[in-house]
Amino acid sequence: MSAPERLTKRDATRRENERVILEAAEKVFAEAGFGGATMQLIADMAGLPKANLHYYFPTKEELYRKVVSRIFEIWLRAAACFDAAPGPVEGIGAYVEAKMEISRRHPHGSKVWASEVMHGAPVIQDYLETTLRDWTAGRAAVIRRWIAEGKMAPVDPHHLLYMLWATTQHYADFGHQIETLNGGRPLSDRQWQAATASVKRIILGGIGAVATGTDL
Amino acid sequence: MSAPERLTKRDATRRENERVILEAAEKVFAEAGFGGATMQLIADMAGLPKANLHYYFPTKEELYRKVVSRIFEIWLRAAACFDAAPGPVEGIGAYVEAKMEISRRHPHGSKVWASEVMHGAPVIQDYLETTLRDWTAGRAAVIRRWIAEGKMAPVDPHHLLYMLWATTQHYADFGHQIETLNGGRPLSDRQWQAATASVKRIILGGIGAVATGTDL
DNA sequence: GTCTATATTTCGATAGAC
DNA sequence: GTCTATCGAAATATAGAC
Repeated sequence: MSAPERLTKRDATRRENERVILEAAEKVFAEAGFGGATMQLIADMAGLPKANLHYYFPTKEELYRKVVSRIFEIWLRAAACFDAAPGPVEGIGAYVEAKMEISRRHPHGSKVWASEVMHGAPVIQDYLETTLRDWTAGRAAVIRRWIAEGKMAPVDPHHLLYMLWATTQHYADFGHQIETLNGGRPLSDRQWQAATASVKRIILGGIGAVATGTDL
Repeated sequence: MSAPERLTKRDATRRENERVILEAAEKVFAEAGFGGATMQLIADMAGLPKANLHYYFPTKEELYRKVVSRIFEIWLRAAACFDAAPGPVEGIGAYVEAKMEISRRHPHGSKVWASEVMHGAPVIQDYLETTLRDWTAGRAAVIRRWIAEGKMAPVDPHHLLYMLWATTQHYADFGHQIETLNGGRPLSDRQWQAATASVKRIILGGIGAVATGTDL
């Protein structure tokens, strides 16, 4: 009887420790970069001895890879709304809203991803060449269909996707710069709404998106 | 007679060495981040012994600061076209073209800047609070004037500027991702032109820019 | 599973001959 | 000005007691 209980308890401890470590690692990797981050810093932020990190994640690289893949999963899930939508106003509009919300809730993860890609994606190159490439091709097909149906202007799907990624992630990756230009204060709820509305308005207007049922 | 000559020659050597070191440093800092970059790597790429780097740039931080400020100066110069323009079609159009050209010619510098800002701008915070803040306020005033003159839709100037920075710099900072999605090949001349045209078209269209004399 | 102490490597920086 | 050799600090990772 005690065996399964102890196993369960052990598993719960493991999961909780892994969660705490991953959260601390995400923050430290985002603030210092992979090279600037130290296991000691992450351990301190997680409130654990440094040796315990190596117990759960044998190397710094493995811990890092786990952090990078988490934000990627979150972004992929945010694209569900894209496919089900009847047209660009709903699909791209919802996608912008989802990505802006993620930039607000997970700024650290976004920065870690950006840093990883900027350094040539040494750890997640396989993701780029498989999952991301397939995902992009699928979304480009949807955009081409909308164009063919006359629901938006004939823009290059890839450049439109890059613009969507760039504008939404900018609010996370360059959050410090934006905060500085905002008088040193983080964007308020209203300002986040205004940012989201601006991005939606300019992009949807720029691609000549035509509402299918309701308006913008 | 020999004194001024030797001084001139010495100065020329110094300038050339500084140039070689800065170029190597820009590349290494972009590819590895500040923490991941090592003086040894930079020295190897510059073809000089490590000790010589410390002769020209006493510390790693000073060398890094010089690299970051260089891309900043380049971006500031690119904005000259913005002010002289009669309206958004010419001004913002020329600005996008200039920024895209810089993303193509100086991808390393753009990445170093992005990395610096993502890590909280520990080295160039003073630039953000003085030069960049003033520059942004000035450009926002121009945009508000164009709006008042009915030359474009009433969009938030700051969010428009963020979008301009995000989209243009994305082609440098996320160049590796774009290249991967392009079948592993760098963008061709034609593709860079298409990217620039896409960005111009969507943004100018999205803000309802009205041509003043010539058309788009 | 946890934590202290430490082995091993590597980096930034410098001394000192040339 | 240049370069070899090296110091001292700090990092990753592990050994081993508990």
